[in-house]
Formats: sequence, C-alpha cells, structure tokens
Amino acid sequence: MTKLSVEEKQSDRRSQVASAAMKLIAEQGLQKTSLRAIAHELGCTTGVLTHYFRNKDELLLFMLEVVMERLGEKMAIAVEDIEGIERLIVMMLSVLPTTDELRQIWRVWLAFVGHMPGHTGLMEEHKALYQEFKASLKSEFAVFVEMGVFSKGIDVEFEAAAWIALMDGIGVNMLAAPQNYSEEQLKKIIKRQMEPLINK
Amino acid sequence: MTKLSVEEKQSDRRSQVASAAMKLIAEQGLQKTSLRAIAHELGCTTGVLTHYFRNKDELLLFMLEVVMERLGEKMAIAVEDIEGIERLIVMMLSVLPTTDELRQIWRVWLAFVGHMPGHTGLMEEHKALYQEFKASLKSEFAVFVEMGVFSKGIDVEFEAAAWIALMDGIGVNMLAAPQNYSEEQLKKIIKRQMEPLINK
DNA sequence: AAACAATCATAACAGGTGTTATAAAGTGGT
DNA sequence: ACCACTTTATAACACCTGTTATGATTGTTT
Repeated sequence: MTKLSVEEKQSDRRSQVASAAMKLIAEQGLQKTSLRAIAHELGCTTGVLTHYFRNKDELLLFMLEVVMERLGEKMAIAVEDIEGIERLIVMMLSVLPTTDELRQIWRVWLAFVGHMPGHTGLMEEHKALYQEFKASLKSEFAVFVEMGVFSKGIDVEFEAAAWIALMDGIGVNMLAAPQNYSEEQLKKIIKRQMEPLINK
Repeated sequence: MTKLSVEEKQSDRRSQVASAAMKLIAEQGLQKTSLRAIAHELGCTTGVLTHYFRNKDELLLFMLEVVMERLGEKMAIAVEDIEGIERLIVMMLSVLPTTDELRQIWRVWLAFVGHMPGHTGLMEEHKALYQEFKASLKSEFAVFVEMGVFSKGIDVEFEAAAWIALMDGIGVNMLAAPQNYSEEQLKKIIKRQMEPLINK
C-alpha cells in the first residue's frame, strides 16, 4: 500500500475489529460476542484478532477508548460556532442515544460498565477516561464563568460531576426502559439542570 | 420443619440462591458467576439451582425482582413518619449506593442491564418492573400536588421519569467512576431537581 | 532476487458452560 | 413401616470459550 488515504489511516485494522465487536455487543450482548463471532462478523478468522490484541480485555479497553473518542467528536462537531447557553444544550443533546449509532455506542458502554466488577484494570482505565471527560466539561464551564454566563461562585468540579451523572442516567433510561423522551422533554431537563448555574 | 419462622419463610431456598448469586456477581461480575460457582458459594451442588430455577435467565430475573423489592423496602422504611419535602430527600438518599449492601444491589442491577441486549424477555421484564417503580413515584408526587407542596401544573409522568433518570445516573457514577459524593453534595443535587416543582 | 517482517489462517489445547437425566437422601403423612 | 413427594447429589452430554503455537501468505526493503 503506497498511499494512505485519511479514511484508511484512521480506520485501521484495530478499529475495524472494534467496530465489528461493537456491532455484535450492541445487538447480542457481551456474553454471546465471542472472538470467533467477531471474526465471522468481520469476515476473517481469529488470527486477525489475536494479532492486533493481546487478549479480549485489551480489545474491550480499545473499544471503550473508541466509544469515548466518538462521543467527544460528536460533541465537538455539534457545538462548533455555537456559543452561550445554547452551546451546552446542543452539546448534551448531541451525545444522548437518539440515533442508532448513538444507541450502539451507549449499549457498548453499558456492557463495559456492567462487565467491570472484578476486573480492576478495566475499572481504572474507565475511571481515567471519565476524568478526562470531566476535565473537558470543567474547562467548558470555566469559560462560561469567565464570560459571565455562569455565576462566579459555582464549584466547577462538583457541577461537572453532577452533569455527567444526569446525562448517564438519561442515557441508561433511554436504553434500559425505552420511552418517548421527546426533544422538548430532554431540553426541559437540561435547562433545569442549568438554571441554578446561570448568572442573574 | 414444623415451624416456619418469618425469616425462614421470606428467605426461602430461592432467595438463598439469589443472595449467593448476587454476592458473586457484585464482586466478580456476571461472566465469572457460573451455576457451579453459585452452588459452591451456597455450599451445595447445582442440583439445587436446577430444581428451583428452570434455567439461568430465570434465576437472573428472580434476582432482579429481589433487587427491586429490596430497594422498595429500603425506601419504605426510610420514609415512614416523614412528610413533606424532607420525605423525598430521604427517599432518594436511602437507595443510592452508599453502603456495601446497596453497592451490591446496584452492581447486580448494572450487570443485569448490561446483559439485556439481545435478551428481549429480560428487557420486557425489566421495563415492567421499572414502570412499577415509576408508578409508585408518580403517586408519591400526586400526593405532594394535593397537599400543595408541589405546584398544580406539573406533569407527574414526566417528572417521575426525569427523577428516576437522575437517580440512576448518580448511582451508576458512584459505582463506575467512584468519587466522593458527600451527603451534602447528594442533597444539593436532589434539592436542585426538586426546586422547580415546589409550589411558591 | 533474496531476506525480512507483518499479516492472516488453521488447528489444537485445556478447561469451562448451561442443560439434562437419573439416582440418592431426606421428609411428613398414614 | 410403608408410601408419596420434595429436595439434593452425581454424572454425563454437547458445545463453546480464550489462548497459544505453528504455518502459510503477503508486502516491503535492501
């Protein structure tokens, strides 16, 4: 391969494997997603998987990184050129499981979280990625404080944690107890969470 | 056995099996919790399990019922003799994973939810139990409206759903990305969620 | 063209899985 | 003491699991 197109580079073999695994996990659960099933989904044999991943946990970890990365990208794309309070609303709406792709991502995350007990390595990695997420949210909040959108007294650390918790909860509920959260309802919840932070 | 003490009756053999399974799931995850492992934990053989449960999914379902039931009991005990806004706060605090027992319950629930994809039977049952939970919360809210604590205009259905989502999110975060939510912080989040509902 | 390394396929291993059938042990009623 | 019934143990079944080792194939470099 003399030329590397951008697409080929960013979706290298590891990512292809991860995508196949994510598809299966989202529609069959983690238990039924064996290495052989993933290989079959991808149209190859398990030799590929063992060549790119030391073991299954390493594959799981990579999938989690892919999931977090995709969520970050979706946020970034959704909010560019949007400022102020609207920016936060759009940001949150852009990652909730409202599309098939996002539902897949959330299902994979849920499977991972449910699989964590007893696997301390996975827990620590998950915690690290979460704090990364929280850090970006904190800096976002800090900007709002600087710009006078949020009041000065707020505890950025605490607010970011509370915000992530709310988003996780909505996401989990949209998957685990499917119900019609309309976009208006989602906005209503988000705005409420934002209300006490606004500088008045 | 001529006499059936209350304790022996409510913790019959099925419940004992479920308790052993819950302990293992909470500390090792669902994958490593095989029928043989459960039997070993309980100090018997798999014959007991197969006698009381048709298959593993039926055991899982029963565990989910136990989990929901215990949460309901904890709520009921915590809030008796407490009225008004304080009642709601205590109710919520009483089920969040702040103790070892509650953490176990939440871990089992998370394992179940992560295991649901592809098992439509389990999903439907989970949804049913969730709506039961929501119904009791709705009636709780309705009382608040009647008593003038909450304002008349609120959408009880929507508010209950939003509330459950917030609780789920906090619970998941307390397990998946452990951090020190102090009781004050939890109360702060809860009160905030309550604020827009209060009749002023 | 030869040598090297990356990529992938194949196969075997040791062990564990849920499920099922069957036999043993225990229990209470008559 | 016998019987019917529940409860538990044992063992086997067929299958799947992640992991590992070994070859074949391919591509790149010298």
